[in-house]
Amino acid sequence: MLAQEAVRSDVGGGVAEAPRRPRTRIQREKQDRILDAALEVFSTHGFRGATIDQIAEAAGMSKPNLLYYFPRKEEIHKRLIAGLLDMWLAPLREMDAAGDPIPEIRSYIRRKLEMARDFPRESRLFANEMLQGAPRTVDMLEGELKTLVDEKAGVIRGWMEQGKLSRADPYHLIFSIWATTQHYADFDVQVRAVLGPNRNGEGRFDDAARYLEQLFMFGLAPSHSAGPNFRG
Amino acid sequence: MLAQEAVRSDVGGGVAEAPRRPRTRIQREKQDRILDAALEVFSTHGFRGATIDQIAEAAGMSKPNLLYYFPRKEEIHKRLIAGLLDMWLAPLREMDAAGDPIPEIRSYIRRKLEMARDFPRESRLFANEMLQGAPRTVDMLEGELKTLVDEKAGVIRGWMEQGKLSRADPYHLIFSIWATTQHYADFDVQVRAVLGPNRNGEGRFDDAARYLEQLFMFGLAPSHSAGPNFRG
DNA sequence: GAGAATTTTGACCAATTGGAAAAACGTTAG
DNA sequence: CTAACGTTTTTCCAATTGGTCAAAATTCTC
Repeated sequence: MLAQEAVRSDVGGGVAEAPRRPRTRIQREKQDRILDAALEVFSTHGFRGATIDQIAEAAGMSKPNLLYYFPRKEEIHKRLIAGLLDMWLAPLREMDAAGDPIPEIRSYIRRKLEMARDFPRESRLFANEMLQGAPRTVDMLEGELKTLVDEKAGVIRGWMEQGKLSRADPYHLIFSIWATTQHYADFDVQVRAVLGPNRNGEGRFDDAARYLEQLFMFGLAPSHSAGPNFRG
Repeated sequence: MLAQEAVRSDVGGGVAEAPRRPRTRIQREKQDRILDAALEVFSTHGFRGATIDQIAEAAGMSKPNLLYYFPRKEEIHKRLIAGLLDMWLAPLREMDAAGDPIPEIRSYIRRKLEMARDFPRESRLFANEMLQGAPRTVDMLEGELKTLVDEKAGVIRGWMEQGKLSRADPYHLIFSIWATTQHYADFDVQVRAVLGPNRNGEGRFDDAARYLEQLFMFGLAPSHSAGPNFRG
């Protein structure tokens, strides 16, 4: 039992200490399998709707065995969210104030859309957490996330003041990029249903990319005098 | 028990028959209270994560009493979804092929954004259902919804062919309107967290409205020659 | 106000859930 | 080999869950 105690605090990550990487090869393997299975289950059922049994089955192990690696359900979820946010914000982090605004934004959109295509479960996990009021995530939102967005919104505003970009609220610009790209992961069923079986290959992401490029480039490019149809 | 039987099939809506409006005043009242409470709970926890006890408590009645009006949990959810889709699609239904494209789309966006502001729970309920793969909704998506969207996409394409609108994929145009507007309901926590306590009044919806108007009007207005920054 | 119909309650149930304990099993260093 | 350690399984538990049922309380109709 001492062994268990020792392992648990190492494996699961103590309450106070940062979650350490697992030591042995087998620990890393199992933990990864659990996290992958949990991502699957949490992302489709949300935290409350997901059961440990489901996760254990998806990971191909027994419930107590799973609980040996993550002593509580919440621990798994926390680890997923923590790992997620990092990768999720990477594209925004890479937006470079020194770069050209239009290509920077264009490539930000493209990368976000690629993430929606390649990591839909991560997107859904995050969406689920937001829908539920982010009970286990508010801190990160108001800390890490807000800090980063504030910074990048400043960058965008700078571009606008230099006349390199049409003037618009930078925060809502970022929101609209999040919304339009993540939509293809979060509302995948709906998108598929509407597009029907014909247009349904992975080609829908290419169509989306083309459309979003047009929307945002014309919506944001400078040098268009206020058109005949826009009364701001 | 005969009485109960009779009431149940009337109140809950039989399997085969369309759900009838409740007869007595008291039935209507209670059912509405239940549906309202259920909307609250389902929209934040999803179907699996919501419990009848929670709903009953939110509705201010005992669980068996609630089950007297809706014999199963799924029945409540079904009713909510069914009622929802109608109101949810109303703005799109009103988009008039005979009208002027730009104002039509502009007012579609405005109305959708108002719905996100005034009915966030409905938006979240729907989002939750989509995230979970729409197990109880696919039929409607592939039926009612697809039909309507196909029709309106046709209308939009018509406008584009008449040169009244910039050429773009009408389906993805509709998706992007859904995504950007519903985002303010579904990701409300995130939006609030990022905007911070200062900019946090209901004014954020006005900002969003202004921003989205600009984005979509410039992104879609005709008559702009392909700008210097867009290589399609 | 009596009688019927409707509504509400309290007690109960079987299944599921998150989790604990400890014994059994493997693995590996000495 | 064997003792120590790490891993897995079996068994178990209390709480929660969706739902039933009959009796009690209330409301409605005449």
